Amino acid sequence: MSPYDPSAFPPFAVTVDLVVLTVRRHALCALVVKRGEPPFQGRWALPGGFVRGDEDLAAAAARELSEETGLCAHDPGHPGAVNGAHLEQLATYGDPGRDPRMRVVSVAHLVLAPDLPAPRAGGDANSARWAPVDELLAPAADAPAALAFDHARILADGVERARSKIEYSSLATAFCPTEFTVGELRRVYEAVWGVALDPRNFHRKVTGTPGFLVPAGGTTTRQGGRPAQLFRAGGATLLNPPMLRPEV
Amino acid sequence: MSPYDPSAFPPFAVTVDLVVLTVRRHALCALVVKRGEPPFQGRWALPGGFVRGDEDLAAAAARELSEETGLCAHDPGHPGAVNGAHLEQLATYGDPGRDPRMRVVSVAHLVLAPDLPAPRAGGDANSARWAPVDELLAPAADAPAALAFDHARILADGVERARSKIEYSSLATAFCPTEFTVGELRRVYEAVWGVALDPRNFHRKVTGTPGFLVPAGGTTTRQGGRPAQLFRAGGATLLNPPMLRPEV
DNA sequence: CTGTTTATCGTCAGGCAGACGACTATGATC
DNA sequence: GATCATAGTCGTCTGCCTGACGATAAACAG
Repeated sequence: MSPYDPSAFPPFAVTVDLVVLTVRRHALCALVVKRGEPPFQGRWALPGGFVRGDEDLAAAAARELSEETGLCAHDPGHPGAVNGAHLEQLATYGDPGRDPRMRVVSVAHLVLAPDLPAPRAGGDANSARWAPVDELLAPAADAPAALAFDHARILADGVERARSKIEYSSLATAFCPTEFTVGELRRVYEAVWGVALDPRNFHRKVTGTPGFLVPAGGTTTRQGGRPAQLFRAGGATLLNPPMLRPEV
Repeated sequence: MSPYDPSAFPPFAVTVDLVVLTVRRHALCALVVKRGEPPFQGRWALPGGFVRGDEDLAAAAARELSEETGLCAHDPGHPGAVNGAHLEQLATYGDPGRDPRMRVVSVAHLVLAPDLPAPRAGGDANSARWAPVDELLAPAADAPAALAFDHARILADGVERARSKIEYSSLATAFCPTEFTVGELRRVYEAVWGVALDPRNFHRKVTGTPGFLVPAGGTTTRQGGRPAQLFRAGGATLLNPPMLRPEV
């Protein structure tokens, strides 16, 4: 099959790793699985796995996500799937030696999902859990053992991508269920950015940005207090003007 | 060496492809090389090549860049190199069948370079040239044969990345020589965005953004007209507030 | 009924961007 | 040398957006 001279290039293993983020109890959390085999046995790691021989990278990421969480990924490029999380390619990590066993190039993907029931452990993982990213990325010290491989760096890149992307896109709604209130959306921004936002200015801003939110017709009192209007994500994907992240 | 079961994963070839952009004669141009061998023999393609067995992805991209252009890439993560172009990872393309010969995963990189002398053909390329991206991406029709493989898509992604990134970062200076005028920087924005900008408002904006530009001390009359003050890129990498791309 | 919580509407001042006038300093042309 | 064309630089003005609040509304807990 291969007119290439096989000796002309070295063989690589290609994997996908997933940075799956959600907002739970006012904190940004990432999905991590406990490794069941060496290296890094017993340590937490990002979910992931090998890309199959006939499989697209995005398809491999969606498959791994489904195996780990049951989530149906929703690639913006293929707007077929509904009720799913947002999935996009993040970056590729191919440092020689990032896996002590052999040369592995990992294509990391970023998934933004609404709050889910407890994750189910799947595949080759002993167990899985949602962990606050602040803990996972805490500067060593008393931190509960850093992530395996270079996954701390991958997670940090994914978190940074999410933080910047909710500024100028409507992606924050990917953290919310289908119908949500302005307050719930504000708590997403607060959790992802780690800041407090003025509820009045936030309300004015998001309801005034065309295409960001469309009224869903009902109200809810999930959070206590005065009932809030329910919204759905509007068609707009890019916000103009963008949301402004407060300084420092 | 490999505790992995070799049959547990399929072997991949990993390459880097380069989207090298520059601004020439008021037009955004990309570096393309003519393929000397099948498939797509004689067609234009993005420069690139195999990643070596002991080589980091960014190092492979920098090596290919150097081989094709003699440029010294300047990865922001490794601010050692001077006088070099900006290099960053763009995205990874791994569709099965994107290369008819075998399974190839290509990690595309984006390079922003100042206007250069004619490129030198290197390595396995018969010739190389700067081509306006508008021509390369023109919707088929009378276009001079689209790029090989999925390189049109990669190029489009790279152009889009560049267009959005000069909004909120100081990356536009990577298209300029070490010392440049406000007018030259404005022409970069105009070429990349394909719009006309008001010289007065642009001047006020860039000179008023702290850390964007630092005076270099001289003046020049390269462009005719009144001599213009020379500037150097300031230390700032993120622009706050960002440059605003005009609507439509 | 009162206090607490959350949602929503208004007001006001400061800052920034777009539109554009005016002036300056070169080279080119007559 | 006068005039013109070209490019750069400084100002002004107006409208919009944002941040910092005050105020009111609608639920629940005691």
